[in-house]
Amino acid sequence: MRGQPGRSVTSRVLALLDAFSPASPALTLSELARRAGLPLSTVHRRAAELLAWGALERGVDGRYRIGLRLWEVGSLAPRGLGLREVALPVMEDLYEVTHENVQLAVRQDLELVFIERIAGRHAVPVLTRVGGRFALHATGVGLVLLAHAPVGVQERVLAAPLERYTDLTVTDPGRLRRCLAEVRRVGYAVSDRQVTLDALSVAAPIRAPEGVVAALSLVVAHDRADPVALAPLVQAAGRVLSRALGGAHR
Amino acid sequence: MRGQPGRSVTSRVLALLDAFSPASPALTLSELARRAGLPLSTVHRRAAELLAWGALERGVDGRYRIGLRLWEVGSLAPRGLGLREVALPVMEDLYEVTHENVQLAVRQDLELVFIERIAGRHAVPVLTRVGGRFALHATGVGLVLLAHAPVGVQERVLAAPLERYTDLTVTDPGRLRRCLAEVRRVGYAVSDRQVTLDALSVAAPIRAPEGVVAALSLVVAHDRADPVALAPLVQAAGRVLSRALGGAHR
DNA sequence: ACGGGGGCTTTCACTGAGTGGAAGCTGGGG
DNA sequence: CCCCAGCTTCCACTCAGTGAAAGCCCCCGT
Repeated sequence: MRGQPGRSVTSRVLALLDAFSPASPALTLSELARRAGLPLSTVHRRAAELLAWGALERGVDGRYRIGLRLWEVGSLAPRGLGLREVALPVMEDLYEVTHENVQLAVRQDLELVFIERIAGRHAVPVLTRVGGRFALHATGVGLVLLAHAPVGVQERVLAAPLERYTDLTVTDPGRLRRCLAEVRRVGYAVSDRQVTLDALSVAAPIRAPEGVVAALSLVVAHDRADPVALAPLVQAAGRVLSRALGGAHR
Repeated sequence: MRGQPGRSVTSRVLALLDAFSPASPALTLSELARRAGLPLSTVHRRAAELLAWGALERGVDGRYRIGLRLWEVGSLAPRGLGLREVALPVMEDLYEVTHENVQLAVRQDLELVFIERIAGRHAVPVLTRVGGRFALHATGVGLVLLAHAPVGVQERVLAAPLERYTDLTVTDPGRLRRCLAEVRRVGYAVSDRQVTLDALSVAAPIRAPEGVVAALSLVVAHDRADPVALAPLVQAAGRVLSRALGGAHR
């Protein structure tokens, strides 16, 4: 084989999947090639094979999209649909009691991924999307996940510049470090207007035998928020789920 | 390369993903190799690469599972999460009005795939799973999807033996053909105890510019069911979604 | 402590699946 | 009618991938 030796076929195929994103879920062959950094003919051949299997689909406009078969396989991810199936009833309970936004997220590397969300039609609008990513250092769920992440992960997050979303976003590594210690101590996290100036979130950990695997939060309008009152609710829900996952209480 | 010439690397990678199923979402390396029909060393190498990217994950038990990264990419499928995002509010309305099970499905080849489900805690238990498959000829959603599928697909389904789930399952191709014509004529489908003896479902099509792309249904206990009363509800919900997808009314 | 076995990991020399430049093909806009 | 951008096909070269076999590890029974 010629160009770019050292790059495996598998990595090229995965690069094609990487080319898709929430912002651009439909790509032409050329866009796909450009984003994946591969020659057109290579992409053409690999895409044809993914198409045949159902990993990609092609619309009437000729653009490639992620295919249903890949969605099906993805739905077998324990930390994806698996977690959602367990958590949804509890999240619905939490919604019924509060009528506020309920969010479920897990950590993937140095970011969080939203697994499920119940958005009350009358609750504060939140800009999160199921399947979407976000930084760990600003949201309630993020703080919980970061506080219980391996030290190596924490250090890597603290070492990188912490993006500022509002004036209240914690961007100082030292302060964030103290924040995380506090989250571990009290067993829940509060993010007060650290993402948007109208929202406050309260989050609690969900434990499995191997440790904290997910976080659950309520996102409410900051001016009608009472974190101290909400925390026990979210924590209780987290404990119910921890028990369901075998992550013992305590 | 040696063994099994004619098999592409990509097809081997996809065979690994195919090895996972709702019934066995966690596999050892050997199981993976056996199911994919590939030598152990080949699987070991390919799986390592999928692991590094996040398409697979490995639990404390050493078993491979579908990774979150694949779930993320899968969530970009327009017919998966995309459709769900649009449909969920309408499905919730339907649930609020009826407090019965609401199901959303699309066709994938000769089967249907459930995209979303709202299962009332007090509604009839249904055995469907989000991400799960089912035959087209028995359920309400299946009949709708089949009735509006390309003729080639219909013929292939009709040509194969139609599995019988209950005494009321339509297994005669001729009768099924008349059934489908009726579904197209009246604009909705009723499956009365054709899957289980306690349930009845009423389904309506969801149209996009390219035709019927999904189906929506209510599943109720057969003895408290009035299909004629439910049909307009489901059809109305279907039409709301069709309009949202640009699939004009009529 | 010891031996056996099942499962995972690594090695190595061979080879055909994959490559990408270039040439052909579309289709739609001016 | 021609041009251009994007897609598809072709072809000779070559390195990524292959799989049998050997090595390793850990658990279980004795």
